[in-house]
Amino acid sequence: MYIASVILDIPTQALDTPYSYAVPDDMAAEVGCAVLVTLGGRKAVGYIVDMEEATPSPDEGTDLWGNPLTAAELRQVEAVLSASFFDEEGAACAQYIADRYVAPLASCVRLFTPPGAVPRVVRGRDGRWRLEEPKIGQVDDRWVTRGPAFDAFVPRKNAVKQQQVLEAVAVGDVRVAELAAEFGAVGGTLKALAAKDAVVVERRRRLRGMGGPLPASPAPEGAGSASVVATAPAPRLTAGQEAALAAIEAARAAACGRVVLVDGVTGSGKTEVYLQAIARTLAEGRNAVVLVPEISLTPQTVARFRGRFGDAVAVMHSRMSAGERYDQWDFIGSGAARVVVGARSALFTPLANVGLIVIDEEHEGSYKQDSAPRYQARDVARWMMERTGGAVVLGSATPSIEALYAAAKDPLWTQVALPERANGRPRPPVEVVNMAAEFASGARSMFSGKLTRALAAELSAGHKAVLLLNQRGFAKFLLCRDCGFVPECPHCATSLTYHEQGAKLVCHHCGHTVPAPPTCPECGSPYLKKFGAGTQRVEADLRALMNTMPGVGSRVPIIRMDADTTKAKGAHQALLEQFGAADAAVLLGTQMIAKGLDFDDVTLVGVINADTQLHLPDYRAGERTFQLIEQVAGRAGRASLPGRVMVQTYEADSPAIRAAASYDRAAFLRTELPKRQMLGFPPYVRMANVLVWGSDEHEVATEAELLHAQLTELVRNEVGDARWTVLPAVPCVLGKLRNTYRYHIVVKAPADADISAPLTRLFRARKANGRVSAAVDVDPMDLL
DNA sequence: AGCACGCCGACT
DNA sequence: GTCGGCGTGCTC
Repeated sequence: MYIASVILDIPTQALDTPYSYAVPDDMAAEVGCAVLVTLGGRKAVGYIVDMEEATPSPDEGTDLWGNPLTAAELRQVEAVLSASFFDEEGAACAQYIADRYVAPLASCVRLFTPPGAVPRVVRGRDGRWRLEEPKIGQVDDRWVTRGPAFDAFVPRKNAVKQQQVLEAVAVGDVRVAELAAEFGAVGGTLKALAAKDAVVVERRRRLRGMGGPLPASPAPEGAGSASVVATAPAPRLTAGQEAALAAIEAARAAACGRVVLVDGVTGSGKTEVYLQAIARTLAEGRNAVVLVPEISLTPQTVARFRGRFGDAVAVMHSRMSAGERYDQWDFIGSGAARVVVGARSALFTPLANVGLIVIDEEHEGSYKQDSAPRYQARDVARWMMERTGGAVVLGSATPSIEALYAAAKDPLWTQVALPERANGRPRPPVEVVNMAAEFASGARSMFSGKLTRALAAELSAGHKAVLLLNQRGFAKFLLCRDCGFVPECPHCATSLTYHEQGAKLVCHHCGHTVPAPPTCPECGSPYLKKFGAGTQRVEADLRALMNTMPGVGSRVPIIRMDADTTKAKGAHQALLEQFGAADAAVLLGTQMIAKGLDFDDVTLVGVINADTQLHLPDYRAGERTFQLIEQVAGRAGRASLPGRVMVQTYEADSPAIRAAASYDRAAFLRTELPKRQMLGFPPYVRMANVLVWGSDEHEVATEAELLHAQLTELVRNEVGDARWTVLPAVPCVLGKLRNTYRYHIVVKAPADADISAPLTRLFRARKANGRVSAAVDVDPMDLL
């Protein structure tokens, strides 16, 4: 008899310790299986995280009086609902994430299950508990292949359909559905052909998400198989790339979770380094995971890895359908996949024996999950590689300050630089255009004289330009010049953005839309001015400006790329293709154009207003601005043509902008690091952001005050370290979002402190408040 | 999260 | 005297 430790799939702090159930001897249960159990008077789904043989003196749980329960007294697992999704190591990882990020253990275990594949317990209309079958499952196709008598078989002269089918099968295996689409009903034909052994009809599992059918042969079993076919030869490496690869090899050889930070300028060939490091990992029989930010997970990215590792590459990200993810999950679980490329969730697939985790664009915010469990993929990857004796590679052209700091201080970290672009070209010069001076000299356009002249010169020469603007819509907001009224979102306490298209006011947080009022709703004044420029407005002005340029005119397209024009599926791709195909063109867009796009003939990159990030009330504002300029500058002059970069700003003296313009990261760090140290921000302290939210502002404020008092007492009495601080409970900068009021309390601890354990204790003991929710964000990306 | 057990007000 | 309000507390 075995005893299973089960985590119930009920994400509450109060229920997230394992419960013990007896496993009947004839039941095939193992760690990682979803099971059906009874809890109190109801049924629940849970996941087995541990299995132990029942012993005479078990410590698997205690009864009402504190006595250990024996196997005979335990309730039994009622049914096994799935195959195993994870092993003991996965269970340990879930526990680590729950502890470190003060998250419900059930939500951490769920990371390891493909969404939609696990049955749920629901109560039926008769009030009884019922198991709801998963909506997602495998899909089979019927395939037609040559039979043993294929070559010998000659159809009768008038058997047209048989002839057609045989011709199709002669080319290669085909799906019955395809034949039916082409030739109409083929059921009878196939039956006749199969009866004569001319063809064989068989069911084959469809693997969604592979971008093409898999080979018919069953996937080879186990790691180290010969399934990795190098379909594209590896190019020769530069000296810098060789050095980076050597550092990764050393980290892999140490097999203790070492981290290599590859600090490579845009176009320095980081991906080739990853590819070769992965190839060596695979050659040793170990497997690899590659994480990329959600937005750069394009078909091209995947093609790059498939081109090198063929069908051994699995893909996993949130934009895939549940069915595709389910199939990729099984494909990985079968052992046939050797490399998983995906967004942060790709850490939790059943890929065995991982020896290398590559995290590209390491500084990206999307590696931190913004709902529970709020984990940071970089840190989870490091924990995993420490446990399994692998290595982590972090790549970025603009490493995060945390990574740079760790690389400098932590002996387990190595930093390697790839300062040279692979094409040998210098990075484009960055020119800072002081918009305050432009304004003082009477210019009112959002395009400075310098940027206008540069645009005219490059476009008339048949080159391309990229312009970055951080504000979508037409104008940032409306303001009444008589009474100062600014229309705000009724649900979010932020100003509404004016959209020229349809003359609407739109909330960029919740999507709330109202027609723009013709006059001030407060005082009736007709003088409602549109303040600040969004992408729509800039597009209109730019169009007018370009139409007057000699040699440019209206035939040069402007491609606008923002959240509004990329809403439709595939729109992102279509716009980029349009830009790539044009001779001269301008790509005008928000943030999303700053990374990843590679066009050889872009010779001018302009940042319309570099200040928008700088004034965000967040401690990372300077770092973000510096990174944005460095990233966007990398888009210019990648091929034979030299590039140039123009940054328009009202704060030409800001250290972040000056340092970025001279590519001088050291200078930026010299001003930024002392500031962080003095004000008590990472990497000098660790932070936890305790969020409190609910629909009633007064209740939220009261609960936040209560939590603040409890946190203060916790720090004083239980931690007893004067270096810890609990900041007062205050409304968040985004104080109201989607009709929810938000308060927060920031807790700061020394950089080496375990900030989670005391918070976990408090949150486990805290009794749930039905109307006000609270959650902890450990190592938050921002404090908004 | 759900459901029991439990201790005080209005009903047959 | 019973039915039932939903306030704490437990669930392997």
